[in-house]
Amino acid sequence: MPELPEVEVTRQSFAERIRGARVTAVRVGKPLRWPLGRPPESLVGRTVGDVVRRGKYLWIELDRGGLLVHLGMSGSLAFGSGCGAPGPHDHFDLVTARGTLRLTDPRRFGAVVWSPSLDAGAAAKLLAGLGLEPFDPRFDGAHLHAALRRRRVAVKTALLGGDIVVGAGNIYACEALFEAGIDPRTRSDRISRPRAERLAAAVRTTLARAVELGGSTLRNYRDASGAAGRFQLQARVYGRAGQPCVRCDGTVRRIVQGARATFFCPGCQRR
DNA sequence: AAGTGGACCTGCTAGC
DNA sequence: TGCTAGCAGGTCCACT
Repeated sequence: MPELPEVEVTRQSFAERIRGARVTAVRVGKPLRWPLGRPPESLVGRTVGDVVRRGKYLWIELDRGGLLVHLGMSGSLAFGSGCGAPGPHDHFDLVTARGTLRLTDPRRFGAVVWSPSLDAGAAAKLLAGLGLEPFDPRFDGAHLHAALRRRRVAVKTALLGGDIVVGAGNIYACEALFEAGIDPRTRSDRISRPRAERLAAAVRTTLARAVELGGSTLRNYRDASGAAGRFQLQARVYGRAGQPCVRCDGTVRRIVQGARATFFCPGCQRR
């Protein structure tokens, strides 16, 4: 589920509320994608600081070290005082004096990993190799063009890779390519500079718009206050195979690229 | 080295 | 109604 917008909206929905809270207990459920790791001292008694996002990861800073959280495909966080007994898909609770932060993740592709800092240990290892943030001023048409020129994979696959720019997953990669009018099958190294400019802009505006709309809720995504996203209601191509294109008189098509579904309009997205 | 395909795990839906 | 195959928002790893 969670691409950059869902992770960012989740962050915004609890960062202010949890800041300054003292950890009173930690509960770990079923194993997740990566082991939690063992902090040198218990997390109990530490104070929560800022919550920051890097790509699709959240870093929950504690007064010493912190927790790196990933929501995988089906994860969501909830923060509040009304959390009852953990259900079968609730795999991590950070209990604080102000409420419990709970990770729910049916498929368990998500993770909570302890790290001494964002720039060292487990976190640094997981974040190594991530591309630029889409809202970083350094991510522009020139940067995207230069990076794409070094690849021969389809441009959609290159966007999903996350080593050029982070945050666009399957939904938003499809949507951004539609906005830019680029066929997702186009080889990366055939994307001209002007088209790279358009694509970089489309990635930024698509992700920004999704954040404004609270992300996409396809199945079970909720922010940490329980609110669903609304972007999926305005998706132009994602999940719309067989339906009319919103821009031309063509029909949205579904193909498979790298074992992932791709949605696009052959009429207005060109190679 | 870059590109490709499989693995991880569970739940839901469409189709028979 | 009940079963099954197929599909799902991500990422790592092994292999070519």
